[in-house]
Amino acid sequence: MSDKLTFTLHELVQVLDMSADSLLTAKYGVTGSQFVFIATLADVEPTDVTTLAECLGVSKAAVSKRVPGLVEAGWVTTAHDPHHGRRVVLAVTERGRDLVDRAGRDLDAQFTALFAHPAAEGLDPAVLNDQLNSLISILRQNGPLS
Amino acid sequence: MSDKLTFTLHELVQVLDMSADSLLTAKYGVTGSQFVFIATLADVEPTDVTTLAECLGVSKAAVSKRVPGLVEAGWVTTAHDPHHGRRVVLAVTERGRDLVDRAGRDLDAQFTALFAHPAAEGLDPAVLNDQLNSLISILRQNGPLS
DNA sequence: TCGGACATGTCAACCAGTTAACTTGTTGGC
DNA sequence: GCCAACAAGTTAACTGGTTGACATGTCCGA
Repeated sequence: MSDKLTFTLHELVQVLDMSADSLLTAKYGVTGSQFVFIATLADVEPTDVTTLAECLGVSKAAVSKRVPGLVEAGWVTTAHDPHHGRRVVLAVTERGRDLVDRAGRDLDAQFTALFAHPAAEGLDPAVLNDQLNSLISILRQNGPLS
Repeated sequence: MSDKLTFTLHELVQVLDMSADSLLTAKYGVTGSQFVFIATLADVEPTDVTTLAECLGVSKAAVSKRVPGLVEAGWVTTAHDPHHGRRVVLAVTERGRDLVDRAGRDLDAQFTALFAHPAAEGLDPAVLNDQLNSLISILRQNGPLS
């Protein structure tokens, strides 16, 4: 229960991630970061390593290294682009799409349930989202260093 | 500009961290994570590896591995507890305390300046902090998995 | 058409975290 | 007083991220 907003923000995302991670691990057999990878890919498939890396906000190398494991586990497929020798086309398997669908709904329900709690009285997720987005855009327009 | 609150939260802390990191690197010659380490230690010194690890929310091993580099860089000192052969007592150097003081004030000023921006109209950091702390406590009392 | 610039993916080396196993020191019950 | 249990720190093996160097493929302009 810090009084520093920056600390509170870090703490909240940590608790949020832990809670999502334990739900995903227990009920769906994937880690949180695997789920983010698969769900993000599902949103933009078919695509290549470079584009997915941008969507995930990580480097190409990071994506490149994680792909073999996810293919192995049956969540993702790779293919060669016939029109481009180097391009690797990534897609989600049927099982992966099903995971994203079911687990995504589950997470969403858990999350919106938070705001039904009496202690969240007067808290509107949409309003909060707008406020945080405002802060983000202020920070962004200030440049990396104001 | 996502409409998913969870995504927005992750985005905000990422932008926040980037901005703090570039300020710290440019003006003080430390990375963000080094600053967090030193500032946290400054808050509880003198202490040992185990306690600092708890304060930072990481494992003892993580702290143990980072200490030599910070000692080398002149931010931290180590000593042996005369009353306990294994215990390593960690403290911040004078230069470290000065860093925490000056950079801490700088970061704080930058952060509170955010809320002076016209786009942050009606946004009160204290209120926001309370709201986020409410969400944290709801999540915590729901247990790791509800 | 062909050569340079750019795009794409991978690799190596590194950093910072994890857990599990281990060494070493302290302490308390018998 | 001794031994078992515990506490403290380090190490090794792993994970997943980074940057920089590299090989290879595409494409455009002279």
